[in-house]
Amino acid sequence: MQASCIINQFNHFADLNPEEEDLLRTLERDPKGYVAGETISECNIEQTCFFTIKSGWAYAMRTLADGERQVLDIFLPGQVMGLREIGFNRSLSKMVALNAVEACPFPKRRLTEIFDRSPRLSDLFFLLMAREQSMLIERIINIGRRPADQRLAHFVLEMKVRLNQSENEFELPLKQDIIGDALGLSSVHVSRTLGKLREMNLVCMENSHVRIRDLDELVEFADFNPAYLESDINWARQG
Amino acid sequence: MQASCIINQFNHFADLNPEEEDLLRTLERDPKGYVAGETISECNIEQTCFFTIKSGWAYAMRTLADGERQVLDIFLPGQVMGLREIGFNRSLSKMVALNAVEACPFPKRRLTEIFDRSPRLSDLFFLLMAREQSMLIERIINIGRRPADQRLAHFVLEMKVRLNQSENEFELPLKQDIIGDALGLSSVHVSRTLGKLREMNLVCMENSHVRIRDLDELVEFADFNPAYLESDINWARQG
DNA sequence: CGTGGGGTTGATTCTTATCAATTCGGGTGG
DNA sequence: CCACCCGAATTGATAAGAATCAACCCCACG
Repeated sequence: MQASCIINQFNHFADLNPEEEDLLRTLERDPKGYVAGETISECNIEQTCFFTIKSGWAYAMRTLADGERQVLDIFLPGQVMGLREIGFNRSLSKMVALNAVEACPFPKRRLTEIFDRSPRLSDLFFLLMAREQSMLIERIINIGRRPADQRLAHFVLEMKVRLNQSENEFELPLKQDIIGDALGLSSVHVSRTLGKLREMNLVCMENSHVRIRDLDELVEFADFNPAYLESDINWARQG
Repeated sequence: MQASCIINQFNHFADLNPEEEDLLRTLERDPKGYVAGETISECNIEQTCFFTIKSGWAYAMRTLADGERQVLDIFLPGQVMGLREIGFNRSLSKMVALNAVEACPFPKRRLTEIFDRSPRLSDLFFLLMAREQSMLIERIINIGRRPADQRLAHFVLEMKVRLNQSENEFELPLKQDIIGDALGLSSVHVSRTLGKLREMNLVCMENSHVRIRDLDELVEFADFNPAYLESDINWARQG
């Protein structure tokens, strides 16, 4: 983990110049360690920081009045957590480490400083916001209109793309209850449905390991179109 | 509709100076009229414009492979439609007029021009993006974890706040099938559930007219907390 | 008067949740 | 090395919620 994680991540969307890289690096000082399950940031507090993830996975969640839980985001290394809370007094979600996490808090103000100094990074952050929105849109479609099996298939494929995985096998360190809470299903039903997908010879998920048996079939089955993950800064300044 | 709609809308989140107002006004030239049900922008095309809504309501939607529909957003006057598609080659959703709409297309590039000229408006657009994300998050929670009756109650309350309605009665020009497609329900079930809410003496919705019978009860029942709609630019530059 | 779109209602089926019991596997401590 | 324990996953039985299908009403509009 020598290289800056955030720069790696941002380089997917734009070619950064050294100055931009320096600005981004300022967001990644000050790493803090969290153990699996540890709360990184509480819900409904006056949070003045965002967090960059240097290593490990995390998620954002909300607990409802009746105790139900909804997982809102799953964050991977290089992502910035909390951006969407920029205009709010109190935090709207809780951030939790999924495994051992190194995260770097930085004050919200540092982001607007970057806006002032580099219009191109402004674009880029705007772009990231847009991409996150598109992922949320896709989740709404998934939860709102697809049955459990397609939902899970779609989720697996999204993860594959987000992890930049060309292989059909990869690690996915998510318990079934987290997956369920992300997709609006009970953990029991996740288990059953994964069993079904296994029998259909589409995906095999066991102890945090995913093996996609037939990618084309799975994509077809899930009605998955990766376009919503393929943003690019070049589209931002034309038209 | 003398006053600029977009400026009215933006003034909820920040106090604009005359120069900023001028910049925003450039987004609202060039109005085009659409009749109810007319498509404003297709899905999966190379769209180089965003749209500002001057009057009327519109929605964004996606159609799935099996013909199912999901309504993604409902846009009110003064909102900018399409922001989230900034980084994408092809449009990810379809925009449709709900009633008679005046919308002003403007090239994507004009937005980045604004970013270059006014860091404060950059902040503001970033803030709007964040607010939209928060609304999506809330919809995910709603769809993923709440039963139909709470879901509808929550939706009505969100609309009340977005419309800036202090009264407990207002117009809501949405057919039940649109509401259903927005909330992941069938139109039949929407009808039935609205009936139930009527019997419970919480809300009465008839031909596009909403009457909230008991606001406190309804808020309690829906587990509704309006915090996610209350963004403010002042929180953006501190911390 | 018809006609059609939107809304309501009932009957039935399907999907998913819930509750409960069982298994599996990895760690811990004796 | 084994017994135990715990969290996670699986499996079965049942119940609840929502979809679907079909009929019907209402009413605005030609």
